[in-house]
Amino acid sequence: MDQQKPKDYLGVREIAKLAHVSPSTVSRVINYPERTSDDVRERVNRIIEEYHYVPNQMAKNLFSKSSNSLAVFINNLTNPFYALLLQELGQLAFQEQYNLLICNTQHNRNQEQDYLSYCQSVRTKGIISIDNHPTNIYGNLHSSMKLVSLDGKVDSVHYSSVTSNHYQGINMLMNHLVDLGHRKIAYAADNSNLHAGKLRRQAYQQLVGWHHNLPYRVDYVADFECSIRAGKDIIEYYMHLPDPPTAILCANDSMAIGVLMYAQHIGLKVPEDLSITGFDGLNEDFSYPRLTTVMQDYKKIARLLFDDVVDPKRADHVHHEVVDVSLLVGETTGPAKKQVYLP
Amino acid sequence: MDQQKPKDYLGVREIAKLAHVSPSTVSRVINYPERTSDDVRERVNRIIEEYHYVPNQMAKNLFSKSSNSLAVFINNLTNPFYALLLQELGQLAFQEQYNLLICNTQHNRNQEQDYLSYCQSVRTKGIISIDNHPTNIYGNLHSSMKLVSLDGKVDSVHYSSVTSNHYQGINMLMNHLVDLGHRKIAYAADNSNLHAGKLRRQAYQQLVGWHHNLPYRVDYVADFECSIRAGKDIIEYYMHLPDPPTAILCANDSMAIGVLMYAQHIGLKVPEDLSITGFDGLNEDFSYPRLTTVMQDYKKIARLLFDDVVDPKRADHVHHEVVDVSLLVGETTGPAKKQVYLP
DNA sequence: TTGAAAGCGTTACCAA
DNA sequence: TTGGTAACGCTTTCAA
Repeated sequence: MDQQKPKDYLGVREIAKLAHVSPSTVSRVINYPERTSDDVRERVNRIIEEYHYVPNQMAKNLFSKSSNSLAVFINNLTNPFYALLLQELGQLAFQEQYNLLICNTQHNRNQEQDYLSYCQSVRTKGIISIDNHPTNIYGNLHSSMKLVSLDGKVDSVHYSSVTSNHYQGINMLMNHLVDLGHRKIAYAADNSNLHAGKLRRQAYQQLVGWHHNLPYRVDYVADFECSIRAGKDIIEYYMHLPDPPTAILCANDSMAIGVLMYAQHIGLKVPEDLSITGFDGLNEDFSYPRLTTVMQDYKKIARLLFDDVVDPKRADHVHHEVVDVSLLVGETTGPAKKQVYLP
Repeated sequence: MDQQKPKDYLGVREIAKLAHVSPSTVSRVINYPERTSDDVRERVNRIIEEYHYVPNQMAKNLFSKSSNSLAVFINNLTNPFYALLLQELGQLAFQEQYNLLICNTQHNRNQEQDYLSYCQSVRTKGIISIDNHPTNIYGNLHSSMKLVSLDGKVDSVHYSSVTSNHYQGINMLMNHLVDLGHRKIAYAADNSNLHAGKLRRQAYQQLVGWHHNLPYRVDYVADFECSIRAGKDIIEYYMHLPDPPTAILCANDSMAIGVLMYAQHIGLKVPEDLSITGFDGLNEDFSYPRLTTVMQDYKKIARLLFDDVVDPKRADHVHHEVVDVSLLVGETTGPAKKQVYLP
């Protein structure tokens, strides 16, 4: 009936006609208002308001040869630490008028390749690759496109990297536990293929015998699902060892929460019977009792990643930054009082 | 020294010249290869490969008058349910070749307005507004731009909505608890201003006296922080009431996990001493012991939101969909055996 | 099957 | 201070 087909958007030309000026004047009113006379500016602005004129960004992009965008390649949005980081990156991008493309690769190479093509086709300024080894598919990027990796390889001459000091974090946790009298410290690794996880596990393995002179036990390192539910498996595995640990370092906060929950569920007192630590330090109000964990400086990490891509002072050279972490002593670690055995 | 300034990207014209054909032929090889002769197609493709030519999407966008994009307005990426939903929307967008703009508004009206302008300037197909009442700033959207709200108002004639059946979910939980013999069922509401939370609270209030004929108690509904740590406050509040509940409905899974953790921490047995339920049903492996909760059908929700914006069959009319939820009986609910009092 | 030319909406240059 | 014109890189129509 009265179905009016969606009218086209107005363009500078229409606005110009309505305001009785030329298109270039409309453009000038928008972009350089100080170079226009008061009455022309006022007239044009009134028309713009009245007709809700919104300049076409696609035309601007074409002209400027840039979509002013950054891409974040991320495997999994549901990892809480990365979600927080992404949020922070979004804020930086917003503040500096960049468009942030979220490329959720889901560990799928084809999808990654497709996203990459898209990024190239819109002349993205750069790619922030989160916990994802840039592989050969990144080989033919245009020279103007920067690449920076979080928690990935740190030795490339082709792209920059930012890495939390996982080694320092594990060391802080171990010092803390050793100071509390612990000698039997196990490490619950996560089996999801995250590189950050591998770095933490390596750190544990290097530190245990070498720095802290603790007995090295093969059975004190094992892989588990990266989830809260893994807590059961972790407790059952470690606490049924012939010589169970008095403390368990978990690869991340989720696993630590799981361990904490299951420990309490079966009647273990934390920290009296067992000390538990996490890694990530998402925010203060994450668990009860408060987890002893390592805080990653996500604001600094986001800033470095962002600048490595867009700040010309940084983006021109390849950097490999390591970001300090800090220990957050909570209520899940305490003196190693006694040895606890499960039946 | 040998600092070569970043060369420009190649265009159709350069490729055309290198392949000794015209620009239109290059375009045709890419978009309608069947309308080209074998040798021309082969020649052009070889050059494209060799020089890593990537067509400029910005020019395509300008020509097609569309950036083929959708926007998601979301308050907070760290809410795990919304993160999951966002991931699902990302997959749909990817599959159907849409570009998903993530507009993380952080409850900031100015930021929301800025994002909105951007969306208009790229002629976004539509906006998916997550738990966020579209306000008057959405008043002047171009008629071709769709708007759909998740868990927002459901009575607008201007935009569509999708809502989980929160009422049904709360009802299922209450039926389950009443069947187990519970009569004293409290509700821990969340004080973050989420509309989904308000709907759940309303449902509880309507159901308690009316449908289940339970004693109505003002002190059985209270607001708490939407976090795991709130568990302590929730337990301390409810379990110190003169007549404590035997079951606590929590507004979402995070709060329920917190209640579970704190209950176990102070020695309450779950579910023997206290039954606990959540809401969201993020995924199976979220807690130990497994939480009794309500699963929202995030895949269906994502599909509806997506189609309301892009599928012409749906997008042409305003829809208000309510999506069924399902009860997930876990291990945190059990018979109401005895009354527990805290000292 | 191929090529020439116009046009998408904007901005920038230069002339008035 | 203002307006005409060309250009951004692509696709598409139309003519060859």
